[in-house]
Amino acid sequence: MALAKRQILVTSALPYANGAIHIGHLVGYIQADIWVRFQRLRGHDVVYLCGDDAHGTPIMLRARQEKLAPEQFIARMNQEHQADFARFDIVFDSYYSTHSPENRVLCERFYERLRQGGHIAQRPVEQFFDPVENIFLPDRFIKGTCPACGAADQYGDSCDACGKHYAPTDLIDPRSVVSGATPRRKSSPHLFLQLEDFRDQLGGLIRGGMVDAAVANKLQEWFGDRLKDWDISRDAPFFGFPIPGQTEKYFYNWLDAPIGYLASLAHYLRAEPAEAEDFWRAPGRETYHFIGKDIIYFHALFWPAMLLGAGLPPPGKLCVHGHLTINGGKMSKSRGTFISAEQYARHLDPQALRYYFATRLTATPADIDLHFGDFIARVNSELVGKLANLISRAAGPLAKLLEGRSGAAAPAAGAMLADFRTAAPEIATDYENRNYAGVTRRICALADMANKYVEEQAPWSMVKTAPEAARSVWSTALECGRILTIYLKPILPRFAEKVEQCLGLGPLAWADVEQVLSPRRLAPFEHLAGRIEERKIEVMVRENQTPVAPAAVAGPVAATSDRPTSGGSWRAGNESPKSPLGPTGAPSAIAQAPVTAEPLAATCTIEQFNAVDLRVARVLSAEPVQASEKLMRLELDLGALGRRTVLAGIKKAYSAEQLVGRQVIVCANLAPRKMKFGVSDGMILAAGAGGTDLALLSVESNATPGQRVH
RNA sequence: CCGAGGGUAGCUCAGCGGUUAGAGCAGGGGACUCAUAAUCUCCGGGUCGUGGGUUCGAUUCCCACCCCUCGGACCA
Repeated sequence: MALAKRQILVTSALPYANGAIHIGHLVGYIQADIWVRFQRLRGHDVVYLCGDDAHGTPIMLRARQEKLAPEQFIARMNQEHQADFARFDIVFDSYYSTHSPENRVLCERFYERLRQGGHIAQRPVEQFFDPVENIFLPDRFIKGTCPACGAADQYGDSCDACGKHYAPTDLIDPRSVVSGATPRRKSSPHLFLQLEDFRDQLGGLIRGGMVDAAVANKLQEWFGDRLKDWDISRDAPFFGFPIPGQTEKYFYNWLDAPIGYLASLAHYLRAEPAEAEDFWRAPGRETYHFIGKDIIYFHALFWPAMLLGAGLPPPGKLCVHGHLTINGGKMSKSRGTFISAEQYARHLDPQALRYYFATRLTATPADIDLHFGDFIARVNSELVGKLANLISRAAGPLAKLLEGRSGAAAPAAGAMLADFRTAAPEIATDYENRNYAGVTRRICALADMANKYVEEQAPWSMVKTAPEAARSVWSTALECGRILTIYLKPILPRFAEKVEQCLGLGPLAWADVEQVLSPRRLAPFEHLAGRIEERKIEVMVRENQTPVAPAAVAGPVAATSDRPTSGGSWRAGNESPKSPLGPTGAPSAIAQAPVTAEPLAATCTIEQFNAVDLRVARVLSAEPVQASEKLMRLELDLGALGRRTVLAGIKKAYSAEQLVGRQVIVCANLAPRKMKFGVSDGMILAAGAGGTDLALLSVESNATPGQRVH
């Protein structure tokens, strides 16, 4: 084939070096790895780069917590990340780090050119400063009282109680999460990249195919207004690179992260950073960034602006993938579905995950679901039952019954083999467009044909009287298997390796589809892919199920605690409890397990208990709060105590009709709470995880509104 | 509330202006035994969210509505 050889540069997003790789991360890496392997199989030149995003305050603090120097900490994370990727056959040409000499030089070069181009502005920023730790605090490291509704213990960016957004400087009674000290407001000059300078160019890129339509659409959200300046500086102490010409200033790690792609390239080339830039801008070079939808902003706006400002070509294409859900829900620690790469690999076959992700991946940024029941079904029936079995049922009998020699394919099977070969361009197009779901569908359809062929020929019968005819049937099946192996090779490199070995072939390339498998002696056949046992998933999930933190008290449905708790049990309540295997999975022990095993709270005295004044109340009226997804506005009759308005997070579990007239238990002496939709004066009690899983407390009909509960 | 994406068989998903709407799994009946209890075959099963419209013709295009998911921040 006379395909022009493409020069392709592929990157995967740099994982942040403060945590382990989990199977959600793997979606994007497996997607990119498959694409890279496909391009190489076609004979193109690909350089595949990645590395750790190793800078920033969270890493600095985390290292300190572990009593390590940041450099030691990130070195360890780097090792762990590389080991995790290797387990899943994700192979980079260079896995580097943003904390590298090359990256420092590159950041300085970028910055200098941006500055000289007049794209950097300087102005003061007032932020909170922790006087004990002597650090400026990111918004998430500050808590305080919401200036809008008075809710306590809210983060520095927005209030979970009323939803109001504000600056951390607006908080009442702010505290540092790091030291607990009261932060001071402190002004400091910051450096900004003026994104608006690049508006026209960025708009052109977005409309010009750098991203797919769905992503371009999403970008309009930000692009509609004027583009805001981007603060690229952070104050000392900060784990990162100092900004030249400034004192006590560091590059924000989202500036050095994408530049890290070039640093990783320099590392791969074992060359000076300038040479990496030359490589990047070489004519005909195609660059592809594989990223998750959560970091579109950086890669579609900041990064191209940085490149343009530094005189380098913008990225060719951003390949955006969605996030992973498990059994239709978010990964959840309490449900045991927050699974690390290492944990998965310890219990299950990585190539099964590669295959399953492939069956679900398309070019859209839609989330993909790892549905355990479907996962088992797809892998066992398609990967094992159809694909591996096809080769096994051909190689096995040839070895056992026919001296381990394959022969020529059956002439009568010519039409089928032609179908196998003519599928190549369509499969290649699907690969090229990242439509791996299409790839696996086509491959399975071909495998069905081959299995059907073998079935109809029944070589096991003819082997008794016409062994050469049987040999040609099995050899035909083997040829089918060989071609399918080529098609599958980007997804299943180990599978392909074993087939190559059995057939005594060198590494198969895409062009080998057109070759013919000549008669040969077969090497011993190796098991290609194992079935997934449901039990192993159960064990993995159970091992992974951590007890819910005591903080995650989901019991009382309080107007004042209408927010997800740290343990995640509240969110878990948004779905009815179901088997980890999902509806199509067989019932399992876990399905019956309680949603959470909530630890007993600390012992309290009778005095402490008496401090809580619980009363019987009758619901006079109930009205769902329109603009809220959870809140219901209740008018309560507390007898002699009069009427109360309570906002309760029970909208998903109860309708207004179900509530009116009903008697409930209310905490009557709870401090009134101002919320976005009014003041809530008390809280009603219920059991359950939250969301739709709620059971209101009620009393026998002989209780009277206003009576105290003792 | 605003924006985006989606609602297609019991489940997970393809398809998309045009012949009787598909796949895998699940369910039911057969066949076969070479193969990792795999494979093959037949059957059942969908008013393609609801209501309008455009059209010779709509699941596929347009409008409205309902439901689900995700985003909406100076984190960037």
